Amino acid sequence: MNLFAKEDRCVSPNLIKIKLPELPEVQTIVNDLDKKIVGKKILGVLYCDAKKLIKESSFEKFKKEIKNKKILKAERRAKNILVHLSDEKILSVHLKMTGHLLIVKNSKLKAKNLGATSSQIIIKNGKWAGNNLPKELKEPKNQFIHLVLELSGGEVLALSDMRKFAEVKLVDNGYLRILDQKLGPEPLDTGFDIKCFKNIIKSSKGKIKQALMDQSKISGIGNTYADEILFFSGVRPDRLVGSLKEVEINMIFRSIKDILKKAIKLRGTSTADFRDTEGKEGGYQKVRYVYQRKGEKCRKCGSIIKKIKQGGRGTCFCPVCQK
DNA sequence: TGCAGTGTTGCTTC
DNA sequence: CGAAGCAACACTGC
Repeated sequence: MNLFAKEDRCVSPNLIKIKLPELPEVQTIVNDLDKKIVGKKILGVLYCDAKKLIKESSFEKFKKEIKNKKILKAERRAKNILVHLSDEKILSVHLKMTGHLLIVKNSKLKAKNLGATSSQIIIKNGKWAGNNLPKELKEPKNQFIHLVLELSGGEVLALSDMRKFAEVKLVDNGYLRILDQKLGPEPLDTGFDIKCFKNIIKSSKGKIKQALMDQSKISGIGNTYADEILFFSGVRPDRLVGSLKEVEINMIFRSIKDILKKAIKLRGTSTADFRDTEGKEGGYQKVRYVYQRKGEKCRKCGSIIKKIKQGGRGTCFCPVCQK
C-alpha cells in the first residue's frame, strides 16, 4: 500500500521534491543526494539570481570557489543539508519553508532553438525556458529557480523556492563546529537518551511544544512533528514543562524516536500545501493524526481536533486524548 | 477584495 | 536575560 499522495513522493527518479522539510524530509533528501550525486563534480554555476541566496560570500567568490569541486558525501545536521566537497569545503543548504532541490538531466533543459550551448540553461524570471521540459518541471512549485549548478555526467542540481527563504552557503569544515554550538542533540542519535531528554526538560521553562521545536535544545523537530509527537504522547501542547509527570516525559521521549524514525522510513510525511493532497487518493492521511486536521475527527477517540495558536504557530491537538 | 494564515530562522523588543 | 513577536516572502482562501 502506498502511504503517500502523489505530490508527496519523489515524483520521478530524477526529481527530489518534498515539501516543508523537517528532520525526516531533510534526511530523505540527503539520502537521495548521497545516492545520486556523490562522485560527481560541480562544473560550475549555470544560473543564480538571488543576491540574498548566497549570504556568506559574494556571488563571484562562490562561483569561483565551487567550480570543479568534487562531491564527496551528503549529510544532515538538524534541518541543514551539508554537501561535503573536495578541498574541505561544504555546500550548506537550508530549505526553510518552500525550498526544494531538483536533479535534472541537462539534456532536458537545453533551449536549442534559442541558440544555447550545452552549458547554457535558459531560465527566464525564475522559470525553466528549455523545450522538451519534463512534466514535473512545469509545475508551478518548480518555477522559482534561484540557483542551478552544472554537474558532471550531464545533470544539474537546482534550487527552487517560491518564498526565497532558503539559504545556500559555501563554507569550510569549521562550520560544523559552529552548527554544533548552536544546535541541540540529534534526536535519533544514540547519545540522545532518556537521561539527556530529562536534562533538556529540566532546563526548559515554557510550554512543551516550544521546547520540542527549540533547535538549540533538540535538532530538527518542526511544527508538524511537534504536534504529532505530543498527540502520541497524550500531552497537550500548552502544558508547561514543569508540570510534566515522569511517565509523560517518557512517553514524549519514545514518541520523538518512534515518529521521526517512522517518518524517515516513509520518506517524510509533512505537507503544508494541503490543497495538493486534498481529494487525492493515497494513505497519507493515515500517518497524520492531528497536524492540519482541525475540525476532523480524532483517529483514536472520534472527538473533534482542536486548533489553537501557540507561540505564533498553528497548533492542533485532540482535547480528549491529550491531557 | 483585502487581509489573515501558512511556518523557519533570526533579529528586535520588552 | 529569556521569552515573545515579527520580518523575510509569495500565494491561498475566506
